Amino acid sequence: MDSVFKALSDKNRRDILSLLKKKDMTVGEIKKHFKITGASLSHHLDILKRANLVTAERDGQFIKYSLNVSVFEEIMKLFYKFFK
Amino acid sequence: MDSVFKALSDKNRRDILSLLKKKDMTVGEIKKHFKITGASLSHHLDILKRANLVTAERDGQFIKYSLNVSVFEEIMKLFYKFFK
DNA sequence: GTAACATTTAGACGTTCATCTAAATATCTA
DNA sequence: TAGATATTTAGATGAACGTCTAAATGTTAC
Repeated sequence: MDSVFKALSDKNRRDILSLLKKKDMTVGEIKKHFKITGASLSHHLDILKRANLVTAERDGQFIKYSLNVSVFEEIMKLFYKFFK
Repeated sequence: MDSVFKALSDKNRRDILSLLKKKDMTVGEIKKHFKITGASLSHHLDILKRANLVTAERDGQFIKYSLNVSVFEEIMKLFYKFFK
C-alpha cells in the first residue's frame, strides 16, 4: 500500500496514469507529453510498475504500457474503506 | 491536490488520520501511539493541516486535532473521478 | 511571577527522491 | 553484420523529506 501512495505522490506519475486511462501507450508516445528526459520517464514508469499500477509489454521495438485496471479497483476499495 | 497526495504518502500520517477517524485527539493523545518525538509529530500534523486534511483548535493548554470530514468527501470524489 | 506542562519552531543531519548525462541493451532494417 | 531507433541502467547532483535536540511559545496553577 505504501508503494501506491508513494507512486501517486508525484504529479508527473499521476499525469502518466491519466494518459494511460485513455489508451495504452509506448514510452515514446508518453514522452511527448512531458518535458523530462527518457531516463527520468523510465524511472517514473518503473515506480508505477513496482506499485502494480501499470503493466508493460514489449511489442517489437517498442514497449507498451497499460493501466492495471484490476489493481485500480482494489485501490478504490481501500481508499473507500480508509476515508469513509 | 498535490499537497494531499504528498501528505498521504507517509505511513505515520496515514496512521494519524486513521486515529482521528475514530475521535478528536490532542497532540499528547496522538503521541502515545507513535515512537517519534513531539517535534516530529508536530511536523506531520502541520503537513496534514496544510493539506486541509485536519483542523486544529486550542482547548486551554491542549490543542485538539480533528479530521476535516468535508475535505475528505471532496477527496473521495476526486479519487473516484481519477480512478474510474 | 514562577514553575510545570503542552505544543511548536529553529536548525542540523542523514536518507530518499527527481532529475540529468552517458553508456548499455534490445529490436528492426538494409 | 552495421546502423538507426527505443528503452533502460548506472552513476552523479541538488532538493525535499523525516527525524532529532534544543530552545521558544502558550497556558495553567500555585
